[in-house]
Parts: sequence; C-alpha cells; structure tokens
Amino acid sequence: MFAEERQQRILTELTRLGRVEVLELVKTLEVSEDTVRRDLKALAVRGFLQKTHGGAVSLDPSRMAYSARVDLYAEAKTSIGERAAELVQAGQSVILDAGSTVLELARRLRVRPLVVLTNSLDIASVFAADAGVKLSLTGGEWDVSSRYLVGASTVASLSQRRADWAFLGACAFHPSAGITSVSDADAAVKRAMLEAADKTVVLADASKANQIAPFLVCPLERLYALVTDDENVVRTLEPAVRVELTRNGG
Amino acid sequence: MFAEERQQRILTELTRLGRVEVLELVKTLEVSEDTVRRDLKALAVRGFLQKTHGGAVSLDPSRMAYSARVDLYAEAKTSIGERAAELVQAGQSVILDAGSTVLELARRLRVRPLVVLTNSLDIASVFAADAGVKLSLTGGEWDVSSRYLVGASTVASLSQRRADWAFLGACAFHPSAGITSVSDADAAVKRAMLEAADKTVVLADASKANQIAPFLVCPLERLYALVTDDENVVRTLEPAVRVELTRNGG
DNA sequence: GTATAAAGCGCACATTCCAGCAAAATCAAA
DNA sequence: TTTGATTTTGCTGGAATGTGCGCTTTATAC
Repeated sequence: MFAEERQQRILTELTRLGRVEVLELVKTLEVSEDTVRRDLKALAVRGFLQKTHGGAVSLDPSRMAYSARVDLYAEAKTSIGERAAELVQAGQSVILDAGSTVLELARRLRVRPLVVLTNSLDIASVFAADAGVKLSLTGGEWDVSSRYLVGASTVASLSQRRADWAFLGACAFHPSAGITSVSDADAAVKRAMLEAADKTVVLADASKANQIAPFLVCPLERLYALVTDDENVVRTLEPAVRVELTRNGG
Repeated sequence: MFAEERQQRILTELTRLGRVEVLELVKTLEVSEDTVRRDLKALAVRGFLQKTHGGAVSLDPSRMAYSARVDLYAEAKTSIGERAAELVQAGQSVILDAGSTVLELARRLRVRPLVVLTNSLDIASVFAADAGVKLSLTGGEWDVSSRYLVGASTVASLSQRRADWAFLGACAFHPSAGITSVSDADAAVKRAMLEAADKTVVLADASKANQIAPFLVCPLERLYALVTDDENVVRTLEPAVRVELTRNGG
C-alpha cells in the first residue's frame, strides 16, 4: 500500500469519526507506529488535520472550533489587512464582508470616528465595546459553517445604506472571470455591498489567485482596488484593476 | 480522549453557559481536577477564557461585562430563564429579545431543532456553533451601552417574520400601565417582536415590579404569560395576565 | 480570626514522540 | 539483470509530554 493510499484512508476515517488514534491506525493499516506518525505529520503540515498526543483530530469547522483551525495564510492575511486599513480615513463609513482576512482588517482599523456595517458576528464583536465606532449589523440567516449572515434580509438591509468603502474578502479572482464566489447567497450579499459603497476593495491572499467559482460577484473593472500579497497578480491583472501589494511584496 | 478534545468540550460548554466549574468538568470529562486545571490554564494562556476560583468564565468581550458585573438578581435571572425554557418545544421558533435574563433563557434552551431570531449579539453567540439551531439576526444599529440592535432596520426585519414565541426581557411592568420601556427605540423593537409572535412571554425579576417607564410596549392582557420570581406579583397582576412563578412552580 | 476549598508545585509513572540509523523497497539507467 | 542513488519503512534509545498523587500555599467563606 502506497503512502498516499494510507493517508487517504486516514482522512476518510477522520471525516467519519472526527478523530483517529495512532495505535488504532497501526492495526488497521498494518504498519508501524512511526509510519503512522509520519503520515499524520505530513497531513498536519498540509493543513488536513490537527495532531494530538496519540493521534489526531479533525479541524473541520463543524467538528472542531473555528478558533482551533490552523491557517496556512495567516501571515499574508495580517499584512493584507494592514495595508487595506491604510485606505480608510477618520469619519468615513465602511462595509465589512465576513471572512478571516477582513477580520484582520477590522482589527487594524484604528481611525475614529468610524461607521461600520457588517454581516459578520466576529467582526461586530471587534467593535462592540468601542464608543468611537457607530456599528450596524445587517440582518439575515446565520450560516454556521461560514460564520456569516446571508439571505434576502441581509441584501435588503444593505440596499438601504450607503458607505464610502466596501471591503470584500475570500473571493476567487481571475483575470477574465473577475470576482466570483462558491455560494449563490454569498455572491448576492457581496453584490449588495458593492452597490451600497462608493469604492469597493477586494482582499485576497495568493491562494485565491486565478480561481473561478460558479457565482459572479463583479468584473475586475468594477473595483477600486485589489489588495494581495502575491506579486504575480500585478502582471496578470493590471491594468484591469489597481493592485495594492503588501509591504514585503512591493 | 485527547487533551484537544477535552479543551474543545470545555470551550463549547463555556460559550453555551458563559461559565464552567472544575468539579463539574471532572465529572463530565472523567479526569482528575489537576488535568482540568491544566486544561483551563492552557486555554487561558491562549486567551480563550478567564480563570476563576473553582472554574472559569468566558473572556468574550460581550460576556466579560456580564460576568464581572455584580448582579444582585443573578440567581433570579437563572431560575426565570430555566422556567421559561420549559415552555418551548422541539421544532418551534422563538424570538429572543436582548437582556441578561433572556440570555439565561437562551443558555437553557436545550430542545432541538430550534429556530431562533434575536437582536442580541450575546444571545446569537450562544447558538453560533450549534448545528441544531437555525439562527437569524435582525439587522439594526448597535447600541453600545445596552448591547442590542435597534432602529428602523430592526423593526423592518421583524415585520417579515413569524414565530411561535417571543420572549421579552428587562421591561418595567405595572398592574395598570402594563409593560413599558425606558427607550422609544427599544419599545418599538419589543412591539415588533410581539406582533411577529404567536405567544409573547415577558421575563422580569422582582426589581421590575410596579415600575412605569415612559414608553408603552403593550398592556398586560396582550401577553401569554409573565415569568417572575416575585410571589407578590401573582396577587397584583392576576387575572390580567397569567403569572409563572419560579420557586414553587406556580 | 478559623475552617474549608481550591490552586500551585514537585514528583513518579506511563505513554508518546523524535532523531538517527540500517534494512528494505523503488526507480533509473547501463 | 546489475548497479547505484533515492525513498520508504522499521527499530532503538533518549527526550518530551500527559496524567494523577501528595503536599504546601493561597484564596474564599463563615
């Protein structure tokens, strides 16, 4: 049995039960403990599971906590958020999409006063105790796995607002296909945010580059800018859209 | 059971109830006190909770104030929430007003499946990771001091929904003046909740009895029941409204 | 104040992990 | 097939980690 086959079976077991033990896998796969540990280590590095003493647990958001999820692009997200935060000036109003990259932006938005409208509970809680921020939430139905509010109610509350900026996150983007999303409902919310804002900025790390998802949000030309950490993006996307590179990138 | 799994369960319990006790966890997790304390310490270092003598409390900025606040009526609120939770059956839909008493109710709502609509971020976060609950939020503007969403947007999103129950909290109530609120905007939201629900229940500890605030929510006759811990309320309010007492199961 | 409960510390025991090594398997080309 | 380089696997001993126990210190309650 090849290493790839073993690791595949480990992942299957993991999604089925949410946890695996080294000694169990030794019996099931008929290999030594070391081999199992090496497999688990390899899978952990690739972000497929969380190692523990004696085994591993799933980092599926539904099985494990959101906070325990490891993020391979954490560094990129931080620098992207930092760069995007520089765009906003005191007294302006911003619409913040859900997503970990936008959450980083929210944490780095230091200017006050500020008007914030978001569909993310995580982002809302960043500002919840801040008297310098006028915070609003869109209504909507809570998506447990993606942790955002979506639906007709979300779109409706966005349609009655105006803002200086909209910051969208976690999209797929592509030179010709533009900004796309994996979810119909998410795309609708993003479009509503875009409509409500004067200028729209998309935040996306390198993993989102040259990807196409089924549901169109908007063409690249519609954006004010795209903030990323990937140098190659500048070549492929400009001049269709202004690309802001993070510090280390350019 | 791996340490990660234990800590995960501690966090789940913590977001649900806002607090955990070492001795309870010892029984639940079937490990020694030392192990529980080590888990709590590890989680505290990572910033997931605040250790206390005998357990831990949630460090969520929203709950911090709650747990740190000296609340003379904490016990009453717990028992009121517990009593009110008994009214709800699996599969029903509930509208939950903001407020510490209703938050206690939310924590004790164990039946699933459940449909929840609320204007409180604190209550929303109780259900945010629960796949058995279909959670929605009203939109609206965030009130920093009272910690709820209010405004035209809140009322509008309520007007498009129906629910089996509405649970309102933190009102003033009076035999002749009925249910009243100190805030115009809050009263409007409460009225909208009342309109959207089949049956409305008001949760109020003894401190709210015989009080009159400037803005009318509804007369007592409009309610399905009022849940309180104050025995005197039965005499003064019945038969205008059905009163559910916590102590003796009235 | 004292009594009681909880927290912290060091220890021992068991388990798990890891680095290095050598054997075995795999592959590429002569 | 043979040869040699590379990868994978299993083994061994030492290091690290997790857990529970007894003890002392500290905090809370009365």
